[in-house]
Formats: sequence, structure tokens, C-alpha cells
Amino acid sequence: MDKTRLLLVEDDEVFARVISRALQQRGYEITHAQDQEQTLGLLGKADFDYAILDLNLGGETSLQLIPSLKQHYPALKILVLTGYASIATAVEAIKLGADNYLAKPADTDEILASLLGQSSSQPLPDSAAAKMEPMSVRRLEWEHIQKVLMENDGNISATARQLKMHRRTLQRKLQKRPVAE
Amino acid sequence: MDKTRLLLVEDDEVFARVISRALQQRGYEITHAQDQEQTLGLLGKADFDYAILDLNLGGETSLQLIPSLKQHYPALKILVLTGYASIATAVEAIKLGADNYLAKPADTDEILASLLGQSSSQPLPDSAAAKMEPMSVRRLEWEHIQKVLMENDGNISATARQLKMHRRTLQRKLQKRPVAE
DNA sequence: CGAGGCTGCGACATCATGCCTCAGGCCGTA
DNA sequence: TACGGCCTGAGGCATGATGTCGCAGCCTCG
Repeated sequence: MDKTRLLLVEDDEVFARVISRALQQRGYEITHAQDQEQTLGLLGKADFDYAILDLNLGGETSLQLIPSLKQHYPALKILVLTGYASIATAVEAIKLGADNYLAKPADTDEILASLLGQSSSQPLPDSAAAKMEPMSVRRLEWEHIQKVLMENDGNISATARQLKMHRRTLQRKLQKRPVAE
Repeated sequence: MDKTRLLLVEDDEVFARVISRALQQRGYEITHAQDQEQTLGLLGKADFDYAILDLNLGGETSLQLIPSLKQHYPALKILVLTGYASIATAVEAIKLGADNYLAKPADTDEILASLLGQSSSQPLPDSAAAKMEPMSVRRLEWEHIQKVLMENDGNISATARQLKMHRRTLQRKLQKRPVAE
């Protein structure tokens, strides 16, 4: 039978190579694009069963690609992967049509499970109630910042003003990675 | 014209009362349910335009209610609200049909904005358009700390552990600001 | 072209935080 | 009653985070 075709949109060379190799060894045929333009250029030319999108492509975001991809390949399963995960972008991604959303770092197995798997790692019904730990202050702050940032279409200055913090401070916070938990 | 009808599913008495009152003052007609059963019992009996679901209802989750609600009221806009937000439940909620997902603490304006949200570019009825300023990070932090502190019956050490911050730091934060804005 | 807004970033004084430590208080229990 | 375990307030210090200012580059609009 034919190999499963997977589209990888990722701007980080190193990570792309690693994940590509890992997936190829598991029998997937990988096509790699590095930005929106390259991805859009592929649309007519090849078929895909799955797609993995890095949320942050240099300056751009891959969210906009989701509707286009879904339009061309209605059955395409899309996984959004990001090192700067937040609830705000997760909600946005899913609403746009992504099938799953995962935070880096994630190993190949997690990625595959999220991509293929129905539910995520755990059966949600009761695990949701069991995980009753409040967010850490840092995590809460990160989520809030991301949410407001999104409402301001990524405008850092405007976001800083609303949050009543100095622009320089916001800038520095955004450069760091979100706290794991 | 008729009032907008809103279904509030929330098991926390205090929070339910506060939010109910705030929304009623803004012209909404609120129906309050405390668990899955009560909610399901309402399905045939009333119409709703919006719904706010607390994710954690005692031992159960409100996620399962979403499909039922959507089925009975296809046009219903659903907002999932939770004090124990996580990316996993956010993704799950949206996939099940929720229209938005918000982490507590959130003030009434933020909740309303998230609920009505979608209808962008809608020239909001003059008055309502006023200020839906998000909370500053400091106030957000303060509220969150207070809430967790309450849950731990004022135990500072336990609170610090949950919040993953140093006890000394929490101690200092508590001594300082009553936080105006 | 020029005004005005946004962005990234260096520098530096100042404030907040993490971390260790001590002393005292409160409770069960051996 | 003395002990261990847990909580609290507080001092001190090294280090990290933040507020402030400034500069240069980039857009966009008139």
C-alpha cells in the first residue's frame, strides 16, 4: 500500500530534520515547507493525509493556512505544534479547523498520537475533573498576555498599554518560552 | 424587544450570584443550573441564546453537556469558563462545539466580550461599546492568589506550593499591595 | 518627503524574587 | 512533657526582572 503522505510546515531547520527523519522511519512520506508561501505553492501539486504546522513561522503565523488547507483537502487531519503554546491560540486554531494542538517539546510518539489518535493522551471525561490544580501564577500571566495579544492582533505596544506594563517588559516576556506549568 | 436569554451552568453559589447579578444589570435574562441533571432538565422547557458553562461542576464536567445543548439549540453560543484551565480541555471544549473558552479569574466585561465576541465589526450599541479593557496582569495575579489562598483556608505555605512560587515571595506579595488597578 | 506608530534592542539603576536561615507558635503523640 | 512536623514572620544576599531612556529601522498615510 502507498505511504501516508504528511505535510510538515516548520521553519526551524533542525527540528524539521529531526522530526522528518523520525516520521520517515515510521513509514510516512514527508513534504517539508518552511513558510506560508511555500505551503500555498504546494496546494495543487500534491495530496496529503496529514499536516503538522508549526504555529510560529518566523514572523508569520501558520493559523491562516488552516482554512486553505482544509479547503483543498477536506479530509486532511491537521496538528498544530508550537513552542509558545497558549489557550488563546489553541482555541483559535481549533476554531479554524485544526484537529489537534500540541505544545513543544513533544516527542515523536506524542506527535503521532495527537495526529492519528482520536482523543489526546488521556480519556478526558474524568481526567478533566481529576486534574484540579490551579494554574501557577506564571502560567496564568502567560495565558492572559497571549489572549490580550491576540485581541490586539499581535500589536505589542497596544497590548502593553492595556496590560499597564512597560512595552520593554512585555517584549522581554514574549521572547521567553512559556513556563511548562 | 425581548431580553437576551442566557443559561448559566455553575456550581459555585457565590460566583453564580455575582455573575448573574452583573449580567442581569446589563439586560440579560439569566437561568441558573447547578449541574448536568438540572441543565438537561431545562432543555425542552426554555429557549436560550447564550450559555456560560463552568467546566468543573463538583465531580462532573460540563463538557458532555455541549453536544446536547448544541443539538437542542443549534444557534446557541457557548462559553466555557474555568478556574482550572488547560490547553487539553480547551481543545476538547472547542471540538465539542463550544464557541469560546476562558480562564478564571475574568471580570464581567471579559466574559461578555468572549461570549458575544464573534460578531466582530458589529457596531455595538453605543453604550456597550465603552471600555472592555482587560485586567492588568497585576490585578489578575492578585485575584488568582486570593482565590487559591481562600481554597487553602489561608494557608500560605500550601498556596505557595500550588502556585509554584517561593513561600517568601508569596509572603511579600501579600504584605504589599491591596492592588488598586 | 515627513509625521507618527510599531519594533527590536542596548544600557543601567532599581526593585522583586529565590534561597537559606533562624526563632517562635501550634498540635498530636510517644 | 518533650518531640517531630508544619506553619508563620522576618533578615540578608546573590541574581534575575523591570522601568526608563534612547536610538535606529520599517511601515503607512497624507
